[in-house]
Amino acid sequence: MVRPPCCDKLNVKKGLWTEEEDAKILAYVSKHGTGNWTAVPKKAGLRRCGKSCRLRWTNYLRPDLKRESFTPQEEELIIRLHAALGSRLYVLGLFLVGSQTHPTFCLSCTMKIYHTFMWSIIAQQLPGRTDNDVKNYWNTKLRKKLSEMGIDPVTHKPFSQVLADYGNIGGLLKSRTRIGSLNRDMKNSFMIKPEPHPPQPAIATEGFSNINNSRVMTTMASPGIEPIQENFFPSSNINQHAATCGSLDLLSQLQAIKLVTEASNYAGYQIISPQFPNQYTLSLSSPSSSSSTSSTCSTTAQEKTGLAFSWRDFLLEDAFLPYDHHPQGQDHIPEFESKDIAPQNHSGNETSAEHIDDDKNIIINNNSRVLSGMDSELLSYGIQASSSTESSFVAAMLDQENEMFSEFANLLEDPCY
DNA sequence: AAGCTAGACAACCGCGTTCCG
DNA sequence: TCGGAACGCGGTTGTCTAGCT
Repeated sequence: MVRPPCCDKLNVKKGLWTEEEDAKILAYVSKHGTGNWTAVPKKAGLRRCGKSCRLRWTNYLRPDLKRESFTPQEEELIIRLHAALGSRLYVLGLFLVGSQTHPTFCLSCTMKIYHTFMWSIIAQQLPGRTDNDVKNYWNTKLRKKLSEMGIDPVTHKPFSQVLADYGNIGGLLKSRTRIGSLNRDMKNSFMIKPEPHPPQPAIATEGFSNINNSRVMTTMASPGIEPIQENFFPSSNINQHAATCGSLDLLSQLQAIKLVTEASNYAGYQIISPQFPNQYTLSLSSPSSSSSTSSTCSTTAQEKTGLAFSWRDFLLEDAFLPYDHHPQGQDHIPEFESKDIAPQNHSGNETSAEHIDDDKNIIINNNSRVLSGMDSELLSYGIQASSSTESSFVAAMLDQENEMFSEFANLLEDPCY
């Protein structure tokens, strides 16, 4: 890798920052503002790489950062969003991949797109927290905590269920996939807590006799643990990928990103179990949803745990339920208009800094990776913040998933590789 | 008291994307 | 259109500290 010019100097200092260095950064930023970080070391009189200066400012010196510990509410939000981004969005990705109407995305494209945004999306929902904060907190605390609860932090399913999944997968998986990573968490769990896992909701093991390819694939490729994932989804530039894949233009990428971000908001509205529709409904405290922040977390759960939520909340049962476990009459497939997904322009010429989707009045800034107006977008894709629609959305995705895996062999032989 | 270990978190690294001349 | 520079991200490593033996 070629180092940036500001980092070329041999005498660039590394390691922990001193108060004196911090003061120089603060003085510089207060005078000149942020930006052009490569020039900062020279102008501020620092022997640091500009990249390090930016990182120091972003992760530590910014005045709006919180220094105190994560609150239980923040913890809850992180887990919920991680669950949403890590599992539900995967299902959404499968919807895109599996869509017969919009064969725009290969599996790797979809995975890469949303995996790229996970920590930053979560951090955006936590004022005063950086993605680095959230990531560290997840890796050091929450991940272990979930494991100790007998919950796989990758799939947010009970380990018993994950193990059963793999047992049923049998010889289907010829790739190394994610099993090694999952085992790491399971091993931690079992070593720390050899006694039986706490009782799981009945739903946790329901429907297991009905393992199908979709479940196999879902488990295999859930995001969250990366090194193994790389085996399955080789790191590659999306554009390069698209060049060989021949199916992912810029607009489609943006639309996929948009969908992913919308879905994170969607998850904020509704992360519920159809099994306990009242017990597990929770509205998150995102600014856009503040008008409807009535938490309907189970009072039963609160009585038991003394917290405003239950760990059982973080099991993502419904996303993996067999299709026929969803309530009847909720099998409506979201109406993804072809114009929303299908490539509009295969020339790849859309290089403007902002893409304005006139149909949706949404501005996608392709530099900052910030997407706005998501909440209002939910309805436009048929993703509605109502429990009934939520279930139908998942059901629809699963339906598409099943369709896709009827062509499972084709997916495994992804032409992108 | 010394050595070891695990946890917390700061910082670095490599890579992908975008900007801009 | 191209290539270098800049930026931003997630993953990983390094450092410090508290607790334990």
